[in-house]
Amino acid sequence: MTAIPNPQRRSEKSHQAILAAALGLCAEKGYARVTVEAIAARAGVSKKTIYRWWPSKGAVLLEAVADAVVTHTPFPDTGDLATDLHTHMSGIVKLLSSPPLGPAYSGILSEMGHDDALARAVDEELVGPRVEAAVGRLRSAQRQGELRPGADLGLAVEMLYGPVYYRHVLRRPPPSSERIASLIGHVLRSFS
Amino acid sequence: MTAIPNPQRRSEKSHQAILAAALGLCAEKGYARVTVEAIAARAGVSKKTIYRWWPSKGAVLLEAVADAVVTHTPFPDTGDLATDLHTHMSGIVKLLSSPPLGPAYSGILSEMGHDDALARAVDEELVGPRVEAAVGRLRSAQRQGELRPGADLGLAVEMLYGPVYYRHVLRRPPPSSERIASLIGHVLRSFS
Amino acid sequence: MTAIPNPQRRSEKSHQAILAAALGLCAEKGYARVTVEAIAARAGVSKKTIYRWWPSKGAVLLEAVADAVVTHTPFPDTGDLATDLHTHMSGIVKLLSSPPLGPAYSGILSEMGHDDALARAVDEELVGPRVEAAVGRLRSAQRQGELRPGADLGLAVEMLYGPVYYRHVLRRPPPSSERIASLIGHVLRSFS
Amino acid sequence: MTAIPNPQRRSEKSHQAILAAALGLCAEKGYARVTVEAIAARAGVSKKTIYRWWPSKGAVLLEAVADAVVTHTPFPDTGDLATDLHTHMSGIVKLLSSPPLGPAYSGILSEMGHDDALARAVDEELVGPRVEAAVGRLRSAQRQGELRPGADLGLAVEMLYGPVYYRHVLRRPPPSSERIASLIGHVLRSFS
DNA sequence: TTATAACCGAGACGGTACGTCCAGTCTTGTA
DNA sequence: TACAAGACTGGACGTACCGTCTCGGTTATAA
Repeated sequence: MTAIPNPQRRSEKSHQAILAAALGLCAEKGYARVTVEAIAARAGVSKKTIYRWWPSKGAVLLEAVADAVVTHTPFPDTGDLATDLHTHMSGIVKLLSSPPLGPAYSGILSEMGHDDALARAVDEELVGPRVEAAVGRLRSAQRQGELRPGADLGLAVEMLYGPVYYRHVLRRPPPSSERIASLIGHVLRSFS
Repeated sequence: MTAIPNPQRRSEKSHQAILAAALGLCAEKGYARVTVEAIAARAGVSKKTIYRWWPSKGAVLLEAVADAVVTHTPFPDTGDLATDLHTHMSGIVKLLSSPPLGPAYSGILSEMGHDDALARAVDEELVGPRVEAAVGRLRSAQRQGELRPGADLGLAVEMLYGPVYYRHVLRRPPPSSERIASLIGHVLRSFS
Repeated sequence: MTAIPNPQRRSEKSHQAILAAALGLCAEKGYARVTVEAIAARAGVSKKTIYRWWPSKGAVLLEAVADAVVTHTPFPDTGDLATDLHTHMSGIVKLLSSPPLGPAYSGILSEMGHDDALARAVDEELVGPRVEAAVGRLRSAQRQGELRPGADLGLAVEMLYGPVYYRHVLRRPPPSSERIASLIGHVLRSFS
Repeated sequence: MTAIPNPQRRSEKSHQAILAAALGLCAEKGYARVTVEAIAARAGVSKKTIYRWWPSKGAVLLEAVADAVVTHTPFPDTGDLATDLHTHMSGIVKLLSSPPLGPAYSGILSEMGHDDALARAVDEELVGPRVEAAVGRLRSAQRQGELRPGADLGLAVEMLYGPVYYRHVLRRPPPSSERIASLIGHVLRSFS
């Protein structure tokens, strides 16, 4: 039986120090060379304290990254769909390609491959909500006749995000603003 | 001074045993739990021999996977572009979702995130050629008027591959045959 | 910066298990074939734990042997110098020629040749005190007129121990009780 | 069946290069850090060639050292026993304490502890003859009445050599010329 | 206002794997 | 067939982290 710690008594100071240390190490040495040992040392914290609150180093970085991701990938609704999509996707691209959040997020994506719990967490806390927001934005455009009724909006979202992640996992240069615009143009055309 | 071993004197028996052991272990335990130590033990080979010929476990699996990838993702030219694309992309999807090659390839993609040499090797030996083949196929279609002149075929390829890799890295279920067909339909429509 | 571990938190169970395993292996396989790896395995201990508390396998065996050496080479003062010396030297000879302590001690002597720290430790913890005890015993005899005033007692001790170590390093049979007695006789005669 | 190589076809050039390389490495890095690998590399010789002609690195160094030892520890017979002994023993002390032969000889002595064949070889080729020469010299002195008839000359030799080896194995400073003289004085007194 | 339970730092522990080194054997091609 | 060159299996090295587990010491509710 794993005793569940009481979150109310959690030391907020340690909490923040751990997140900061994790992000800092990730920026300096790259995700793969971040270790729980090093995070603990830099944060002036016991390893036990890390393991008490997170299941893995990926989870630590996920929390460290999560808020930043949300604030960096806003999804406005200005009424102009193409512009809104461009704003959002540019945020994603920028996030994926700039330290310290970029490498951290990359590492998390990698770790999902052999950590189911992490994969689930990412899906629930990060990707899912973003996808739903995107689908929502497309649906509102659909209602206004900008997109064909009956169009598979989930597929549309994947066609938008897909090429970005594709370039990312294959370590190709991130798409330029123009390329993003062109991508959006093609997708919207094929769905309208 | 890194002494370069003489490839002519390489033991082909050990070579093959290592590749087989690596693939086998990957299928059984998953990429993350494959270790150089275990590969050496199963192949009846000394660790030194592995380190002599490959820089990392990822490189071993890359070689083990490379040929199979090529044979599993053929790119036919039957004259029917949509069908040819479907054949090719189904191959990719199947590869990514079936052992032993699937997990191995997944692991390699992950490892690219923190191993530049591996990333380069994958690009040169696996992805690059496949992308070029795809672009070539699209170009021939373009010449025959199936695709708009001046269309950015590189973007088209990314729009095809992108959603597949997207689902893969986010660990969503691989796209069904119908979804692949739908995706191809949208892309071709937007480029014609 | 070599972090110094806290001796208070040392696991006495592991400590003893390591010493026992080291002595056992030494008796079974001979000093040269004792490895840190094997000690760790037999003691059910991690290698790190050994390296945390000892700098080398020689140091482990030194500790394992040290107490035993002291108890096996007593230096009585019965009033009869020749007898006391015989008691003491017989102990040394017996120690050097009987497992498990004999081979262990031999190995340590060998290793001193290429391990300065070990050499120092042996001198301080084992040989030095024994030599001083011997010198002390001789001095008390000197005071009682058994040995010539002004005699170089250090040389006397070396003349006693020397032939024993000589036979040992050259792997000659250990001196018999009679030979020891004869040796003592000669030395005492030359110093009285 | 281990094919016995034909000594007539042996390459004298390689033979000498190996001995020279072995001694050189021993002087530079110390016995313990000499490896067959390094000897082969420096001598421009294949490891196989070394293993063909010698059973161990100790044997190589033994051969490299043997001649030198004989020439450095002459045993003259000038008629003055004490002087002759002093000449001989000073040679031994000097040999044990000066590179490159000193460390090499030390190493060989160490290795005897876990290499029976080497121990036998040292005894037969190096120590035995020297001891016999010493006994011979003492016997001639005995005949001339300098030593007591019936004295155990073997013991006498051990009492001379012993303290020297004692200091050596315990890594104490080598005895000074005066100390050697004093030692010889005591031994001769006790045997006359 | 204690006391008592928790979290906390520190870090030792059993382990697994790392990447390196060398031993000693085996193979290939040259002289 | 002796040799140089060097690839091979095997095994130990000493290190780095893993995740678990005490230890005292400090807090912060609940008696």
